[in-house]
Amino acid sequence: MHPSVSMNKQSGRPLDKRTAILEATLDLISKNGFHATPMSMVAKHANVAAGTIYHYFESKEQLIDELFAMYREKIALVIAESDDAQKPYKDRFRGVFLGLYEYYVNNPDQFLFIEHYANSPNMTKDSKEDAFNFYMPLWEFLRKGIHTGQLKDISSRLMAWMVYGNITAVVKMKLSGDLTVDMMLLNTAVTTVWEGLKK
Amino acid sequence: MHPSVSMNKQSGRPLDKRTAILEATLDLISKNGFHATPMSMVAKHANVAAGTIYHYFESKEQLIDELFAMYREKIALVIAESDDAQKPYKDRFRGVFLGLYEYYVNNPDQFLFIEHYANSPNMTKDSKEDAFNFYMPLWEFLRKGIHTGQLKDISSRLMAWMVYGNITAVVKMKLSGDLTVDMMLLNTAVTTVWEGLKK
Amino acid sequence: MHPSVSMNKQSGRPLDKRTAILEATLDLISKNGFHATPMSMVAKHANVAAGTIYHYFESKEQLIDELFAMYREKIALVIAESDDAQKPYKDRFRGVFLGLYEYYVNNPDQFLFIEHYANSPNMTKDSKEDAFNFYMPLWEFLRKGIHTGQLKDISSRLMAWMVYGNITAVVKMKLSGDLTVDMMLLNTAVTTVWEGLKK
Amino acid sequence: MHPSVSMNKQSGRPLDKRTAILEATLDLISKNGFHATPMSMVAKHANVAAGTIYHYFESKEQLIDELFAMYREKIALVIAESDDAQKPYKDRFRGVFLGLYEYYVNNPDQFLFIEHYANSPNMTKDSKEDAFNFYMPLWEFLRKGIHTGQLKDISSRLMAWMVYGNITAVVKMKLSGDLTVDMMLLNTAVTTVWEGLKK
DNA sequence: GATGAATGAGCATTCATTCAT
DNA sequence: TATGAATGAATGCTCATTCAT
Repeated sequence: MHPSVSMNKQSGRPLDKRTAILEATLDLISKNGFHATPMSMVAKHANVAAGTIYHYFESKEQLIDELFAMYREKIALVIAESDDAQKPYKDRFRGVFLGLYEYYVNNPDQFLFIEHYANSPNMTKDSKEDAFNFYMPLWEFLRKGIHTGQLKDISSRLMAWMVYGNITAVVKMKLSGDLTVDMMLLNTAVTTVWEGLKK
Repeated sequence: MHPSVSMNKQSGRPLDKRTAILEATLDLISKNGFHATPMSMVAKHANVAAGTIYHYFESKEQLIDELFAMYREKIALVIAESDDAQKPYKDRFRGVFLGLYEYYVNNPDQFLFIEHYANSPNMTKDSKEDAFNFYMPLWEFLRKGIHTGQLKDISSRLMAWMVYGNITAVVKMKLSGDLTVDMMLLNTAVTTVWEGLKK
Repeated sequence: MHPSVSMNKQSGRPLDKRTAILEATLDLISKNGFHATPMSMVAKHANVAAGTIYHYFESKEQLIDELFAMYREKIALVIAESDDAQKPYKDRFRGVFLGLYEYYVNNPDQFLFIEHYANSPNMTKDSKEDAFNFYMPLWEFLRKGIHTGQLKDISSRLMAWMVYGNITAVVKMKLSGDLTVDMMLLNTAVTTVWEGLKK
Repeated sequence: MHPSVSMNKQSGRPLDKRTAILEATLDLISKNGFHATPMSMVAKHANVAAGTIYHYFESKEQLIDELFAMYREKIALVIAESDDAQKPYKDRFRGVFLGLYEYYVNNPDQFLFIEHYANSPNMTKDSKEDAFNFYMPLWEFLRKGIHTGQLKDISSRLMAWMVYGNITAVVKMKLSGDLTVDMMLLNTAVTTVWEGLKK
């Protein structure tokens, strides 16, 4: 439907305009939020004309939705890659928790964007389904733990919300500039959550 | 800071214009978010002229900040009232967790407003101090638990973020219309968190 | 709903902003057409800020519709005033024909605006009813002539379209700058139409 | 002026890109009007790229002007073909009137396009000459009638405007969906006009 | 010839804020 | 105090036109 994103291989800079627009949008929205990010600013940051954005995206809303969809998939990937099925479940849990944590801390733009998105009234009203899909991979992972008797037999839905709530808590703490968030504190966090959930 | 809100005692309706404006603002922002809530709409809902708002508040931003400050104090009160110092700490913990949960579920406007506020770029940039103060009462409560040896000796700051993250997880689940959130599930949630944090 | 149009009596210029906007709109649209008349230009001609227009009118479309409605009523008045019920029908017919002709020639803005409006796709699709009402007074006048046996017993609807078509034909000829349109030619035109329609 | 439209004889479909563009333009403008017909839409309907249009036409305006020129010639042809010089003038008049009527009713696209064009400010300003030429064939036909003493000795120009005004009146009535426009009503219309004009 | 991505001026409309009354 | 008309900068989006391929 649109040109593959990786055609221009000779530069490290945005591969094409579509990608440049997406990157500019992420950058600006994570810093300023939706409404403080006019399309003209996106255009300027992406080094394209304002109208160009509308070749690739129907509207501001659709641009943002697409960005969210990208990160939803990315997060699923992060979870999948953080989960080493060979290990005992406890270690897998630790891997997923820390994997998500690290991804967010290394990609604070994405984290902030997702938080903005999840709290925008648009989303809360119309695209609940998207939010649903967002938690899906984590949910599935936890369900496995419940079914195999490693985790308490409680609502997997609740568990997913809680685990995600705990991860974002640590991420927010870190991103807020708190220097005490080191490996030791992280281990404490994982252990704490695990002890609450384990059977 | 501003004239004390003189209560109109002969009617149960909005006490005065200032209060009416604050109430209308909460109502609209919790439903629509900041940017979908123009001042003209606030004026209409509060039954005052647009200009009147500017007698009581310097700007839209200041109005919103003041609303947040109100709820920060309110939340501190809720925590204080939910915490019965006579009981064993475990029960106090349960009381605070459920107290906050119930307050939010019964006042979804306030919950949604606070979530909007916490995720608005304004806040994340300028009024970190406010956010800090917001968690303060919960933080203090948890510190007591650590100092008296009831809770794990881990960063009280981390603990505050995590507990709050867990509470909002359950609230969000409930407000999203999930019918499985009943007393049993709540007990599970509290127990789960407690088991993670207890020494 | 809005201030009466004639409050400012001390100047011959636009009585208030609402009127100024309507007048500017008529002026510009009659010259340039709908789409070549941006709201910013209306604002400038009316000496108001762009936003002010939206205090008085919901949208460009509604502003134009209101203008049309005004002229529809005006035309009905012109017909009524041109029709002297004391005279024989033939003279009345002549009076209405020439009355409309003269009004249009003296108010070419209104004539051109109405022609633009009648040929805009909006109107042709949505507000057929408005068009219907527009011809109404002429239609009624002709029906009287048919019922009293002064005019041929043919479709009054057809007759209205035809008479109006003839009047606009002469108006267009005059407005196109044709200097041969004088009283003699007008008399010829009226007589010609009358001879076609009379019983 | 432009390369002769080379007919693609092996298919009944659009003869070449140039023709396809003209047809798409007619189709869209008659439905939506000039300004609601972007070039991109014309391109899509004509199954050509947007840029291609500019190989064949200098600008949107020129494309539209050319379309009008085509129909001007077409109308002249219709008049010529409807006029059987062997018959008495009265029958010829009837033939021309009904010929034009039928052509428009069978080609409403062209009728609506011409009406749009005639009321566009462009035309009213710049290409009066075109409008003039448009009425020419009808004018000439009526002049013959005047010179041979069949029609009143009045301004042939006025007569042309009036006859055309009457024809379009009936066409508009028909196209507006009025079911009473049948052969009888048409005969009435022709007779009515004829009786007004005949010597 | 043909393409369609890219441009950027232009448009209708919104909205926080001001100020004369 | 209170009003609400007025402001005008800012926004999302459109579209005729160009031009490298």
